[in-house]
Amino acid sequence: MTSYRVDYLTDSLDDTEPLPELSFEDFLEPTSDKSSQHMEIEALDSEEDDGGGEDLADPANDSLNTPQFKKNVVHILEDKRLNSPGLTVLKSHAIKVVTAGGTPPAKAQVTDVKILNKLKPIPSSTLKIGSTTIATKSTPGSITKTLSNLTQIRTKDGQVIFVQKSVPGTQSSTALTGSPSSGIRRLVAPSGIQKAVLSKGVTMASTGLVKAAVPPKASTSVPGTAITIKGIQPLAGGTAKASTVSTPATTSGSLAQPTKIQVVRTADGKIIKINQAGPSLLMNAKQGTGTTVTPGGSASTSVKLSPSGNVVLNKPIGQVVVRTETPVKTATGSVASASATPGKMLVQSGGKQILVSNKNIIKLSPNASATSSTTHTTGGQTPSTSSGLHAIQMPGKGGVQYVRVLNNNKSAAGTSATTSMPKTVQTQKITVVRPPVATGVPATSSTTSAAAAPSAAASKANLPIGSTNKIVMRSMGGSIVPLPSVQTLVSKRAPGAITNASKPASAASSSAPSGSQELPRKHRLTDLNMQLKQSASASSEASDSSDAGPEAKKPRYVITMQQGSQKAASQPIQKLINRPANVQRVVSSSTSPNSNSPKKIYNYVQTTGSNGAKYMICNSGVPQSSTSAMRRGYTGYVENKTRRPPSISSQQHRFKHMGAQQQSKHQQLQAQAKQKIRQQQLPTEQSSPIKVEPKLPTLPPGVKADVPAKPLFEVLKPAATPAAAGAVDPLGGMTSRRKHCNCSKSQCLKLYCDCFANGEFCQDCTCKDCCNNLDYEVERERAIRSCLDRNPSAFKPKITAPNSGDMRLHNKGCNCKRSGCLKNYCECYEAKIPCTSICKCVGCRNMEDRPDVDMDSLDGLMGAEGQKKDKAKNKQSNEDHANIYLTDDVIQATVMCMISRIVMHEKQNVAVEDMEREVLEEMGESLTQIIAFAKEKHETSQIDESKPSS
DNA sequence: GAGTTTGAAACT
DNA sequence: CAGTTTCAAACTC
Repeated sequence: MTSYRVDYLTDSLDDTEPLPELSFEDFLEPTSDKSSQHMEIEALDSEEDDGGGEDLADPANDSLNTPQFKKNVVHILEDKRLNSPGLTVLKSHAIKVVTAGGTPPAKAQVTDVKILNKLKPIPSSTLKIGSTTIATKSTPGSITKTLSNLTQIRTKDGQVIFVQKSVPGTQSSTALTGSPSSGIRRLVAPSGIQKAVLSKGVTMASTGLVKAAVPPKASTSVPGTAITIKGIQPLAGGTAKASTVSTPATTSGSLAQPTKIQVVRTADGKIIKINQAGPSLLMNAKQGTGTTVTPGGSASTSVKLSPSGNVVLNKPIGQVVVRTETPVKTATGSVASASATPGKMLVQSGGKQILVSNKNIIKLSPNASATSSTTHTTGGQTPSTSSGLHAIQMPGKGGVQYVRVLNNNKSAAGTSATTSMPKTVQTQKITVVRPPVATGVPATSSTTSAAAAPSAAASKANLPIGSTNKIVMRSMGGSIVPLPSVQTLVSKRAPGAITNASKPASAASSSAPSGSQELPRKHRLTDLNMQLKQSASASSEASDSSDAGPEAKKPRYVITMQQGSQKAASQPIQKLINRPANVQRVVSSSTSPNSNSPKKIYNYVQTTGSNGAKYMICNSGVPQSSTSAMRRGYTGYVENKTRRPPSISSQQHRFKHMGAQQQSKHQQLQAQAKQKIRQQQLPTEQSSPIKVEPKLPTLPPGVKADVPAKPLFEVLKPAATPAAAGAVDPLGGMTSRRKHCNCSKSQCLKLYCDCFANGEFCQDCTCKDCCNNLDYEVERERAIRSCLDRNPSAFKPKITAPNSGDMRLHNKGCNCKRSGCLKNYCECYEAKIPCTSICKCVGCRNMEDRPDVDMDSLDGLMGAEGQKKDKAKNKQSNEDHANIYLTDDVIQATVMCMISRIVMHEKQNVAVEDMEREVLEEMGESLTQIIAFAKEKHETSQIDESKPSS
């Protein structure tokens, strides 16, 4: 045990450890071969028996073919990071149980039982579900495959349980509990469980029992304790079986009644409330300080589970804060256990889990309204109360980030718009906050078990954010979802483009004439300059929309700091927010005049992997502007590498919370530290936008006026350092989501659908018969597979940069015949990249150097000369131009100038805002000079290569 | 807002 | 792989 514990702790602390690379497919495919992390136990796999012919080998098939549920698989998901040598420690276990009367659950309610406790698989590998025994493969006898997709397990009682790998359907909540006493943890399943999906640490033993070993709690529990799942009852009959177990159980106070929520004390001493009736619910049973669920009242630390299985905050406004290593506090009243082990958080989607990171605190705020973005969901994925939860990361005030948990309505068909009301009510926000200090202050929670105490220190917060079969975010080791820095991109695109359905008028404002398409493209530098000017002149939220002009149509994005306007607002949360490297939070908002327009926020899970595919877990919000280009590839899938615009990451938050002086110092340090990096990157970035998207700001353009709050260097910061952000900082790639789709015949399951093509779920779209949502997970997966079959790269970015500094290129090239590649019909044009020799277009006019096509303002200035160069040369010329003028020296000088200002103002105790403004002005001036110089140079000698100095 | 144009995706 | 059809966005009026 000791060793285990040590390892565990160590592991948890190791943030730097690289996260597994995941690809879009990975998300889709729960069982990825690549990851040793995922252990698949196919004990139940009837297919083999059947000779189903399903290729087990192909992990992909697994998930993608979920419709058929061909495999009944028990997945043991290991957290590699947590694994301690020698021992297999399972950080979490998830079991989905669906009760059925013996009929396959097409619509069966799925109960998700998730055991977040670390469990150590029992050698015996037996699981016991109630009286029902699930035998491993070895004991086929007990398992009967009734359906192709399900494994049927017959209980002693004669009940039949279907076990399947993942459940499309839905969820009903179940409870977990651990009983310390015997060292056995028991899971109480709600009645009516039909299916059981074991995701972690659960082994099926021939013994007929499903057992999972309970990891040794820090000190107390015995390692190997088995987990018993009880209460599975055959049918829907549903009597909820409360039976459970646990020990000392504490009371479930308030909840108890109708909903049948039980409180169980885990071996760790944690108390968990279980709501049996509700949809899936995640519960963390980690060791750590025991958290208690107290009935509403007392302290804050309790989490209440709603009947629906959702976490419900009693008070509309209250917040639940989960701190690592500390108990969770809930304003409202109930709570889930907050114990925590240092761990990572998993983001689970469709059976896939991604390890996100740890050590964060989560704050839950019931207040749905806070973020405008998500509320509007309609259609497909509307979050609904009944179904699972789905987390959306949202911008918070004062830099606080929120993860909003939305209910997914399963019951309501995908399209069914759930009632809006429930949404708001149920939607929860989770704010991830960095834990104040390791010392866990057990906030309110009355710790239940003494035993837990010992481990308390070690324990970290767990976060049960929500579960669904869809997307589940949960903290593994007690950490929560690390939210990467908050970066907000604002689309500067003309309103016209932006709005949803209608925004006619607005369009007019900025947008150029319809012909605007052919207007010169705006480039980053240009944008930057403009922005800088704006910011200089007016610090506040100048709406970018103003710049509409010719560029109106072109989507542009500005990075805004969350603090932005909000800076004034106090920031309740003082700590840093860390996001896992692979999870990005993207907030996009249109800069359109409508400042009101809600921002969209996305959680990206971006793989660091080779393909760079990213998966957008959720997006919500309001109609956003985005061009098809985005959907056509960049937005959806962008490679990390290329997408690393100056990421604003967690550091931003730090700044926010830092004192002014500290900030400035920090800025200096940061600037200096990264100066070189930037020197290298800046030029290249400018010349060659990130493949992600033109829409993405590569530069600080972000300096949106309204967001003075953000430190300049933060903005400028090239890319998060690997350490901080993980290998890749996805943020850069953030893009705003494209406009909502309007598919009518494809059910949003074909690449015609931008949402689908981007790996996003439709939300707030106006599509018809949409299946691109969690309610049609099966269909969706099937469609995805189909697309991948046709084109393995279907979900990969269409536009990429061969090399980090290279200009983006369209991988396939366009095939335009009549548009001259000067309309947005052309993917190249839309992506604001010149056509290349790869393209098969006819009559192409999308040449890089064309004045009217200017790809980059700087380039335009310098590149006026060449009208139409060979396409093949475009790229090179671009780079050359940028490199000629934006040399390291120039950049360095610019940076130094900015630093000088900082230093100067710092000495003068100038307000941070003012200082930032000054710095921005400095940068603007510098850029202006650079451009002027470049222009002059160009005029005098087109070939001049001398390095300009600012 | 309806109708047309366009080119990618899907299909044959 | 080429040709055709389908589809949804972009565009026009």
